[in-house]
Amino acid sequence: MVPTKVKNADTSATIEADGKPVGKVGAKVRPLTRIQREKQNVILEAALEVFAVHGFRGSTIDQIADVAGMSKPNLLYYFPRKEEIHRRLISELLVTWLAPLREMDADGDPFPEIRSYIRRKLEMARDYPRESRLFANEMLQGAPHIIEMIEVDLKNLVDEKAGILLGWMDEGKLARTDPYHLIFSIWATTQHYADFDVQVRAVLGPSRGGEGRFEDAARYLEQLFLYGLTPRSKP
Amino acid sequence: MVPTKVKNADTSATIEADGKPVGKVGAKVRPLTRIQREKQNVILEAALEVFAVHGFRGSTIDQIADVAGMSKPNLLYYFPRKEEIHRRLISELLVTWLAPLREMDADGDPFPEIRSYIRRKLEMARDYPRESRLFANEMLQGAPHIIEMIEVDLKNLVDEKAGILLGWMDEGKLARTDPYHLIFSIWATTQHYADFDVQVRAVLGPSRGGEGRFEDAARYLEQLFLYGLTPRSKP
DNA sequence: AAGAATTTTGACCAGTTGGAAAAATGTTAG
DNA sequence: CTAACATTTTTCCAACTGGTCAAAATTCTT
Repeated sequence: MVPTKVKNADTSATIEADGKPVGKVGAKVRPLTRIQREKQNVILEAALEVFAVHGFRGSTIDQIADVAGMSKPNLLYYFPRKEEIHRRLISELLVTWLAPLREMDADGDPFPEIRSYIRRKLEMARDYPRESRLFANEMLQGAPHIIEMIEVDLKNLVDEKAGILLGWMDEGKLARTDPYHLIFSIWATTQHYADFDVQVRAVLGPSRGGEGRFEDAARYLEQLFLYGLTPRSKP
Repeated sequence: MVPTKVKNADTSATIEADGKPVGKVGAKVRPLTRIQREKQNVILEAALEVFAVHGFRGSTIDQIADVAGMSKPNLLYYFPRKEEIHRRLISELLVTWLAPLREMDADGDPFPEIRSYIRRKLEMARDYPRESRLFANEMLQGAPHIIEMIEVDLKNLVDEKAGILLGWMDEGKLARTDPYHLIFSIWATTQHYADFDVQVRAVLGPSRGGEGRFEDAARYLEQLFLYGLTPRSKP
């Protein structure tokens, strides 16, 4: 049997995260087969698991293949290079990662908006900790793979939302303060529960370190962002 | 010349971070030579640089030796294994890392105490970002090398300080809230400026991303922790 | 059911990695 | 100055790494 040099495996590298094929003009682009779709997902899932913990350089294809339950050459049939897997994960990540911030609505009132933004971010830390860690790993390394997206897309989004916050401050609905650092503090406090999960659990101990910690965190953060730590007289 | 199986290189593994030799009983323990002290520091410095960015598995001895300006075998003469370097860095780290929290004084007033704790942590993020990233890397991996220290030393320290915070709350000097999550939020917001530095700079842009960002952060965080975001009428 | 295409496997390879051994060179206390 | 020790360099190695390739096995399509 003459191996047909696996045409579709090649195309896998030309399929963007949104699924739109963008091969060279004239290149015959077959749609992905069922197996290709399934296996690619299995691989991406496994890679997320591994990359999130060990970072790009600290992770091996063997490790990923192992978690994915297939052989290394088999994995390489779907993603011809390690970098390809990582790129796919990272570019998908940024989109979902910023979705909560996108939802912050200028027409809403500041406190409900900020409150639900914090909730959503906290839910993401709870439900997608691996994505959070993958992102953190990338940041620790100086964001080599996404620096331009950070500098353009992320910056634009934050500029826009900072504008909204400033508007609220002008209307007297929100304390006048630095909107950028405000956003940073929301990111930091929420992602902390994913990225530093071990520490959080260890410090809270078995009694308070269970799933309830996210509800406790939500309550605490709500108070912090609303009133800070100054004691208030009972209403 | 018969190589004397490099006794001192062996002892380097038996010197704890505090410099107290703790070799087996009866083992002749020579004091470190000038060169040993110097080179060990050069190596640790280089290793910090590399480990902070790529994590343990993602870093190679060659890389570290390169940054340290020596050959790999030469480096291995001082630290016979890669793990040894990492262990030294990590155990020194935890001590300095927790120093600011240790200083929080029950006899002081809550706001000055919390305020200067935040300042100190922010200064550490500014002046020792590599240490912060090394720590973050370790956390992301599930703290494999320091889990017991986290579970014992760190937990005890935090328990103690949480007790102090609770005391202040009982006295009505501090808003009643969760003292553990309060401490987490200080860690998160301050370390963010070291660990996510690229992101912070990129989002702030060239105009506001300079050194002034730490002063801005300090001002913002002070307000956040004091009053939150609720607008106050002018005094 | 057969032929074509896709998927999986096993053997392999060149470069890198952590580390060992020994020889060559420096340093220093007496 | 020199013997004893400390340091550095050179050479080497086995395991691991990312990746290739052809053959075998499986799945589709008609």
